Amino acid sequence: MSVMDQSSQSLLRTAAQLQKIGDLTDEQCHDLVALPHRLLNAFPPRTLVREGAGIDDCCLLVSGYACRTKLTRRGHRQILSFHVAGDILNVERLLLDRTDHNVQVLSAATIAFIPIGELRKLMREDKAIGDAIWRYSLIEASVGREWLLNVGRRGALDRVAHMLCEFVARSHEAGLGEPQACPIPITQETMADATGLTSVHVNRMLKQLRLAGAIVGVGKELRVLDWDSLKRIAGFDPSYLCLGA
Amino acid sequence: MSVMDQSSQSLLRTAAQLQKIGDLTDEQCHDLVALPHRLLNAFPPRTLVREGAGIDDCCLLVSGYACRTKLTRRGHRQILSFHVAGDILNVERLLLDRTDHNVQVLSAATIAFIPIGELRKLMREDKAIGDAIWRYSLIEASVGREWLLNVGRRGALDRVAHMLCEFVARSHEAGLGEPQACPIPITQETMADATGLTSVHVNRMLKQLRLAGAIVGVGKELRVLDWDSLKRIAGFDPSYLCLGA
DNA sequence: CGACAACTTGACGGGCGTCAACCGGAGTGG
DNA sequence: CCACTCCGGTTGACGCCCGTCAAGTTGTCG
Repeated sequence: MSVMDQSSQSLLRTAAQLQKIGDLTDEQCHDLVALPHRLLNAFPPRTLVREGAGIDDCCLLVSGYACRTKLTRRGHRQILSFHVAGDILNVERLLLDRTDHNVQVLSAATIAFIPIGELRKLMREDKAIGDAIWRYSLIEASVGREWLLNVGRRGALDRVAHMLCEFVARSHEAGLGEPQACPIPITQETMADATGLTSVHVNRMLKQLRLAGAIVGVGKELRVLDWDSLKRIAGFDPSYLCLGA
Repeated sequence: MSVMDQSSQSLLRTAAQLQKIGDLTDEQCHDLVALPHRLLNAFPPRTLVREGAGIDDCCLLVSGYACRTKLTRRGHRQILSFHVAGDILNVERLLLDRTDHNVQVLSAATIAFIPIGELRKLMREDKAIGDAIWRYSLIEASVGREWLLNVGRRGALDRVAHMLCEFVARSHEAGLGEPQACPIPITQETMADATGLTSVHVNRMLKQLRLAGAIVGVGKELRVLDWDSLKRIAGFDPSYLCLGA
C-alpha cells in the first residue's frame, strides 16, 4: 500500500462510525474520507491537546488508544473517557473556542488532524453529516454521565469491573477484540485515573476479579475471560453506549 | 399579567440564554419564544422524565430548580447536573431516541414542554438556532467533565466547596443571586448525591466551611458569605462553564 | 548486566460510611 | 392552642474501605 493509499484510508474508521450513527449514504461517507488532513504518529505519554489551547484542528484517532484527561489544581489526574480507532478526540472544538481538557495517547497511535474550517464547511453543506457529528457528541455525553455514576456511586470492585466492561464493549464494537477474551492494553495507573482510585487499590481489585475467574493475565496482557461474570459484578448495562444507533 | 402573557413569557429565559450562547438576533429569539408548548407546575420529589423513556417533548425549566440523576442497579443515586431557570433539561432527546437519565425537580418549579418535532423543525429552518442549541449541549458536556474531575479526584471538603461554587456562579448568571451572599436552596442529601458523598459527611464539611467563615446559615437558608475564600478552598476556575460565550 | 517501568504485596492509618440518637421547624388535625 | 408527625439537620461512636508508604518482583530494553 502506498503512502497515498494509506492516507486516503486513514479516516475510514471514523467515517464508518459516523455512517452507522447518522445513517449516512456511501457518498457522504466518501466526502468524510476525502477531507484534507495530516497524520502524526505518537507514543505515550505524549499529550496531543492541552487544556486552554485553541488549537485549529479536529483530531481523529486513526489507530491505537487515547484518552481525555483533566487535572485538579493540586495535580491529580482524572481520565474522562477512553478512545479507540475511529473516535473523534475533541468534537467540542467544532463549536467552542476553548478546549477544557487534555488529550493523551495511551499506546503507539496515529492521529489525523483535520483543519476545523474544512470540517465545518462540510457540515454546513451537508446537514446529515452535521447531525451525525452532533449525535456523536451527544453519545459521548451519555457515556460521560455513566462514568460520573460509576465514580460517584459504585464501590471499588464494581467500579473497576464496569470500566473493564465498557472498554471491552467499545473495543469489540470497533473490531479490536471479542467480548470473551478481549485484551486490555492499559496500565493499572491509567485504570486508577479513570476510576478515581489509586493504582495500588486497582491492583487489589484486579486480583479479586482474577480470583473470581472473571479475568486472567498479568501486566500488559490482561484479558477478560468470563464476560458474563464481569458484567454481573459491574452491573453493566451497555445501552448508554448507544451502540445500536 | 394575563395567563396568555404568562405563557408567552415562559420561554424567555431559555431564549435569552441561547441568544447569548449562539449570538442570535432578536428575531431568532422571538421565534424561540413563540414555540408551542404546555406548562406544568411540579413539586419535589417529582420525577419529570424517567430513564429509558422515549418521551416526545423537550423540557425547559421556566422557574425553580431541577437536576438530572442516574441510579445504580443497587439503587444508589448520582446527580449529574443542576439546572436553573432557562435551562434545557433533556437536550440529547433532540437527536437520540432514548433518555439515559432521570429529571427531577428540586423545588417548586414550572416546566415548559415543547413537542420535539416543533423544535427540530425550527432548528432545520434556522441553522443559527440549531448551532446555538448544539453549543448549549457541548457546554453541558464540559460541565459534566468538571463534575467527573470533582467527584473522582478531589477530597470531600474541596468537592463540596466546588459544588457550591458552581451553584452560585450559575445562579448569578441566571440572575438569581449575587456571588456574595447567594442562597442555596437544596438539601444536604441532594448535595451528597451530587458530590458522591453521604449526607452526614456533607454536613461535616459544611460545618467546616462555616468555621472557615466561607458560608453561613442553616437548613434551607444556607448562604455563601465569603466567595473568594470558598473559591480558594475549592480550586474553582469558572472557565469550564463557558459563561463568557 | 544495569536501569527502568509496571506490577505485587504487606503494614498502617485516616477519611469517609454507617448507625443511631437528638433537635428544631413546618405542616396537620384535634 | 396544643399534640403529633415528618423531614431535614446535627452530632457522636465506631469501623471499614481505600489511600499511603515502602519493599520486593518481574519483564523489557539498552
